[in-house]
Amino acid sequence: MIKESKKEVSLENLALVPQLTLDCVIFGFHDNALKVLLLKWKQTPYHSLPGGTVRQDESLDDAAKRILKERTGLDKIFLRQFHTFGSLQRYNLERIKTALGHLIQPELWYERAISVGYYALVDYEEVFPNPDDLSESCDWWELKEVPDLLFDHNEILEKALHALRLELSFQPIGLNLLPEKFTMPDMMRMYEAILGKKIDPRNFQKKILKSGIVNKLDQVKRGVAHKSPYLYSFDKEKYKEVLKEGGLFFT
Amino acid sequence: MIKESKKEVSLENLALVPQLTLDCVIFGFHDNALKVLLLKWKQTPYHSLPGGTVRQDESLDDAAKRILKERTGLDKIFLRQFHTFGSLQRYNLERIKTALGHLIQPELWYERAISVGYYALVDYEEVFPNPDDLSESCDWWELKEVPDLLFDHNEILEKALHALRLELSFQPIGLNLLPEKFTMPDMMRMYEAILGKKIDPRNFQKKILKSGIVNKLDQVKRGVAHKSPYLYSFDKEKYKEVLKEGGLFFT
DNA sequence: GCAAAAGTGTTGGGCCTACACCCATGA
DNA sequence: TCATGGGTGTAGGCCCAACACTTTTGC
Repeated sequence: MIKESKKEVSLENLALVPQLTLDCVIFGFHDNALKVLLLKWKQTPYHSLPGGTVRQDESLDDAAKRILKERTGLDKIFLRQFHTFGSLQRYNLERIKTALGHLIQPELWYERAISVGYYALVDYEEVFPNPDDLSESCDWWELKEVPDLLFDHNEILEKALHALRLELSFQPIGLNLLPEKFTMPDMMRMYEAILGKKIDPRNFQKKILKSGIVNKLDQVKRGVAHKSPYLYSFDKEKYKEVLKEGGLFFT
Repeated sequence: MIKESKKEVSLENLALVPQLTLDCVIFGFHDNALKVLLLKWKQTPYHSLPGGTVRQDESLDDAAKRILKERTGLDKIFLRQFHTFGSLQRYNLERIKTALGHLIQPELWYERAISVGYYALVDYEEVFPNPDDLSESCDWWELKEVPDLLFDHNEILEKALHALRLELSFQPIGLNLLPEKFTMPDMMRMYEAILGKKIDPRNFQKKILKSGIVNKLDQVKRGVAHKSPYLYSFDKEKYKEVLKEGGLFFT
């Protein structure tokens, strides 16, 4: 959304695609809840989604990967382009200049910018959130507690969640949100968190096992209170197969 | 994909969003086949999808509507943004300059452009295809007969078809592709054309009637050979309801 | 021993698939 | 009258949703 940051131009001399930005909705799963990474702008009370610009010598997908890598430290993550936001009123220029004038020179803002939205699914445990130069923090937020965001980022988040739900409803997805080994209740709660509703544990287990996308391991998770749950891992071959054939529906 | 056409600048003095274009995949249904509108560039053997640039004072959606209106004459049509194409190799600049050098000054091409893809569903009978200034014709093509297109337009078409199939598989869609009154075999062949496979007519009819999205009219279609088929029309209220609740699956 | 979460089976109904013959019409 | 496409019903299986009690563990 900015024409060019002085730093970028002077230090790296990178040419950017003008008026085009990229915003990332990074989802993680922890404490039985779906969370999203938000940045807090330096010396302001304002939050927004991680985002950035697109360089002239990189594809959109590469730009998204770069931004993800910068914010999470992760390399190979599940990434989906879901929508491009191109209305005229994506942000109020005057309000933004006031809110962020101390960080970005007001004349560097375009009258409008088009933003390509990506969402990512990451393993919460493996992420080390990393703020960018203009942010003082980068933190996980529960969906329900997400505050008013700058620009049209609340709308972008909404649409990302909708796209995620849609994708989940006809494909397996969890592989990217869960650790290597996980329990059936873990997986079920992930589905519940994304779909926003309760699932019957017996029916869920039957459905997942029948699809064949997970293998039961000869281990249980120890050290947790109450009965020790069995551990599972994804059968990546079968998972890919089901992805292609679309054989796992949730509504 | 062009920086600015001389005509646009001189006649209308319109500011355009640089390096951003918009391509439309316009689907129609006729002769039991799904068709797509293609332009043929003047004095060349080359075809491509209808497309255009985005003005600084219009949203992406408005730009898509404008382009659709220009090519088809239609106002209120079903339009979906489905993907934004942003790889570096979307076209070979030298090849394009050679192919289209007589139409667009070579120095007006950007090194790269990002293109937002929309697809539209239109009533074939109501469309009057209208070439743009740089094209000598604008015609319907059967999907199977679509030739090699310029830029990455074959890929864009592929992806549009995929998005259309996906959408059709969990929502009713036909309303925008069929005329006001239509027969059940018409509708079934539309589904067959989009999904690319045969459907059982008894099961299809049961499913559609059960969903309630169509009303049987007290008329039959006369003047056709063989038994006169009943006419139906969409129940728009019920249709919207099913759209929201996602109650009509096809796989 | 007690509280909390994990694990597990059955039944009924609805939906989907597969399948074939008669009917109406225009030529 | 004939060729062609339109119109229609049933039966079987699969899948899904609903539903509750026992087991294991840490405390």
